[in-house]
Amino acid sequence: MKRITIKDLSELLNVSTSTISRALNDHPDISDATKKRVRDAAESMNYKANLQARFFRKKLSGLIALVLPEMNMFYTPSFIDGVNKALEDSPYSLVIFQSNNDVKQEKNIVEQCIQWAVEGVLIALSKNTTSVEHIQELEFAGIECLLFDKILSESQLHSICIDNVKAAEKGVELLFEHGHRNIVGIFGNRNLNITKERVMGYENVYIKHGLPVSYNHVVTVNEPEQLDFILPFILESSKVTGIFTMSDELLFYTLNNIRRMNLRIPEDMSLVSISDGILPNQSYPKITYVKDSGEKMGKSAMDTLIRQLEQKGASSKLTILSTDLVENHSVRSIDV
Amino acid sequence: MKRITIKDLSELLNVSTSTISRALNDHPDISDATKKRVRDAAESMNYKANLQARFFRKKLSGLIALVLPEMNMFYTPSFIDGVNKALEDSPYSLVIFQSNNDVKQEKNIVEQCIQWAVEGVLIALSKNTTSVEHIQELEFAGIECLLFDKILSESQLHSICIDNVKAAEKGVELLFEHGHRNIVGIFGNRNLNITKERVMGYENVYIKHGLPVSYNHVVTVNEPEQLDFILPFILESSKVTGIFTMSDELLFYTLNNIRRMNLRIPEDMSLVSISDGILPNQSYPKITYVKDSGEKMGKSAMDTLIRQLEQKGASSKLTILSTDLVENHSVRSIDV
DNA sequence: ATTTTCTTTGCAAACGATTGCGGGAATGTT
DNA sequence: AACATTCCCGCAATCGTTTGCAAAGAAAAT
Repeated sequence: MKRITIKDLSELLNVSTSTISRALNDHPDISDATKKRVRDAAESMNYKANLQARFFRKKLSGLIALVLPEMNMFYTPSFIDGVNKALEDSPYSLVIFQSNNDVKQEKNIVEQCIQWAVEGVLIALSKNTTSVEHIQELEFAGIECLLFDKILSESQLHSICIDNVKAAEKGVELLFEHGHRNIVGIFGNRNLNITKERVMGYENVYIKHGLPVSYNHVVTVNEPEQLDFILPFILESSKVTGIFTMSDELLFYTLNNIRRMNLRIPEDMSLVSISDGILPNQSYPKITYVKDSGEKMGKSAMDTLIRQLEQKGASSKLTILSTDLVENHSVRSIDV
Repeated sequence: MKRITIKDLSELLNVSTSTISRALNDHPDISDATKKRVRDAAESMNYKANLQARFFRKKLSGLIALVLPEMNMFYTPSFIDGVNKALEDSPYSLVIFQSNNDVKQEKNIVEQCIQWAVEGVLIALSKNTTSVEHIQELEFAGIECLLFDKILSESQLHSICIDNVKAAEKGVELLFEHGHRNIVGIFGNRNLNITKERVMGYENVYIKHGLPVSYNHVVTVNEPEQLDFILPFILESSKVTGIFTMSDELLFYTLNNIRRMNLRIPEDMSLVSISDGILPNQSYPKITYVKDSGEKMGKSAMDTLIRQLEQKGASSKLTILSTDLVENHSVRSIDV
């Protein structure tokens, strides 16, 4: 019931608490003989160090916070998986907060992070966050921050993301190579950097080929459910031969609408998406996609944050992850 | 840079640290006048309480651990969502650990929980966990535990789960009512309680109707990928008219196999699943399912754990959540 | 034999907050 | 005017661990 402390051990062995502490930490000042005595006693008494006390004394917390705006079924699980991998043999534990895309909650979380004296914060800003004062407050408190996914590029904060422009380019370019010219791009919330950049990638391909961008082919939705109303109209247009979706969630809704309208992939409609890969590989036929791996992102993000922690802010401000095209069977060739 | 402490405030205002502490905690011993002085000073100096020190002194940690065997795309996000909802206006923060279905890692996590002096642990045991010594070790350390999802019913530990038997019964019974008699049940790892109970539910329906259970209609797989090899044989059998899957993951793989074989739902094959509901509602046609809500489970679990914490273990050992049938369009009626 | 060096250990303060106890001043009661 | 209450506040210990410094004893060097 009562927890064994270093003091209990010291009384048992008739040595000071300092000796116990040093012995357990393998300090060179302590003789091998006493080290063994102490360790054996600790073992037999089932002593467990009190991390609270330890970290408190050391003015550390051993905590890294992960702040997410929401729990997304396609990205979050694999992302956390990656984060955990990076954390595996680190001395840090993971505290998770959820902002529900609410700026007020996000600020409240920042407050908690400061109070907890977390050592680092890995955060995807909420959709509605436009200013980064609260993040700077974190840095002012000596807490290392790293933004991912939803970053604000103008801000001078440490960030990590994939090369969104190139990722979109790769996907749309593939459709182009197969002869498609009427490609609908489906994107998320226009305010997000991630969206802007992927739209830019889409447009780049048209520009590169000297063709005009049809702006009614660029679809942006705030909520993916909106696709259930918009897509039927798009899919009815016989001109459109290919669709590019910028995320798994949008791909999910798009796929279901395609099925609802009894269209075949790729005969009636070609499809390419930026995706983690699970959904594309489990669909029939398998969907061609540009791999934006949640796990890779999670691992890289946590790895760089830990590196930041070890060499206080010495790392580069912006880390960009590359993506690869995974060709499956959702794109057909058409004559130009 | 340097953090403001209660001592800084006490020097600034020429009062003792005890007064500062009491003033900030609205202790009745302190006059309104000094309370105001202290609060104003704290505000202007941007003082933030050090939770580490506070909890350490109070012999508490303010931490609740969530231990998951893996990150599942269908269940985990909504579950964590629910957990966060329950945590929202509680004084606890959430620490997340992942056991990767490895007993050794699970024990290691338990160790960490003890060292951190977390106040409660919400845990889904790993697939390979058969003994609960390590959980008892937690309880012995005075930490409240609550098992969910993958529970061990024989153990005398606090647990929460849905009524698995009834949930399966509801699903299979619906197929029966619509005239189906050759129903294949698709289940997960046989060692898990959750599987055993759902299989039992499946069998109960046959028994109730005085029919024998065909054991080649009860399919159990350890990894859902195995379905890609097994399902083609099952789906070719013209006798089978209905499928019952016990989880979203299995439904996912089943759906894709049905599509691969160009079978129509429900004309060629009727389908019912236990599910959170996202996948069934986004498929075409919408799949009929027994709602096992991850969010509801997460919220209920964390709510009861917090209740346990407040009235030290006074709650009932086993909490069982009910489920509802959601009828969509994946079951056709056939003549008996 | 004296000094120096090295090895091994203990003393006590510190980290930041909380809290039981005691006491001085102000107020109230006869 | 003497006493009892009440109101505010400070002293000092405490939580469990780490760590700078001192020190005692043994070994080595002179």
